[in-house]
Amino acid sequence: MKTEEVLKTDHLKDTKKLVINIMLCAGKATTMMNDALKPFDISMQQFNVLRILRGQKGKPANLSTIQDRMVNKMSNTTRLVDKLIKKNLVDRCICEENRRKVEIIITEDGLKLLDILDPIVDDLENDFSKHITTEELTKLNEILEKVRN
Amino acid sequence: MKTEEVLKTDHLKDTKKLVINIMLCAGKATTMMNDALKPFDISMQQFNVLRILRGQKGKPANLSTIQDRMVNKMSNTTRLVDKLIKKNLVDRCICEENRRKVEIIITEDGLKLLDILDPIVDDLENDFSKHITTEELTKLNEILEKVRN
DNA sequence: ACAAGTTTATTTTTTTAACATTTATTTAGT
DNA sequence: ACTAAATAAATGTTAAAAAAATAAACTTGT
Repeated sequence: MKTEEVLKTDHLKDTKKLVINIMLCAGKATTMMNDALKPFDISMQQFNVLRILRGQKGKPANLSTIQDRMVNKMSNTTRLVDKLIKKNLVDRCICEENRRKVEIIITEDGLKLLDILDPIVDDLENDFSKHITTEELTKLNEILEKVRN
Repeated sequence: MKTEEVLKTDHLKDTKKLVINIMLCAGKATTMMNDALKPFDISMQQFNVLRILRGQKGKPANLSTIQDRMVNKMSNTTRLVDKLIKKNLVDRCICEENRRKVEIIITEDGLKLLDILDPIVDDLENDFSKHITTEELTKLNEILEKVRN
């Protein structure tokens, strides 16, 4: 469906259309993700944190590192991590060198959950791109990176 | 900055990269929008509703129409509209033909506010595309429309 | 006419986000 | 060594969003 049809308007300037298109696509991806993750009782952001922690390969991460790397930076990573701790997916302890810091590490349960989720999310991501060719996909990423700058 | 750098990872599959790129771009646009609208004490979604109502050109819209056309469908349009009413930007009355329906219409104040916001939002939208060429912009919209399908 | 089902909107509840404040620890300056 | 500033995270409060439940008005088949 054309962007104009979605918004039931006659003509849209390209720059305006881009913002709307991005929003609509992001909305679609978010919905797909949340739907896929819901049966596992985990939010997109919680999933994001788990993946960041796995990326640490055993090394613990502190809160500000997690915040830095999150796709959607949010203002209360403490509580997000709290929820993951409650589900026993991550562990937290204070860092001995700098006791202001807190060390967060993914648990075995967390890793196991990610193993289950990985193929599901992969499928979903492939699905998201299913209407475009590989050339278009490459081009899209290239241009989007410029937009982000 | 490359997507890999943002996420501090070594390699990302293109389909995964696309989802992340879209999210990051949408996050950027959202931040820009909210920042621009904040001085006017209005949220992006409220602004979206106002524009939908202006697009009605005098005809009233009911809640489900608004919901259909919103860029980010959300589950409590009633309350969103309530807030706009409180600010005297829209009016609401029950529809005489079908009393389940509610008719929502933008007020003079609402239209005036949009007149002020239009150039601000236009500038912001141009800004959003400033790192890409017009050809890239066209291409981007074209491919994104396919992604949305 | 009226019960059964549908649509439309509201209300309520739960979850999540935003913002400001507070506590604890470390660093740097004197 | 002592104080001020800076940093890291936690907490508290308020507001917003999402989800689920409820209510009211209409439609249809009998």
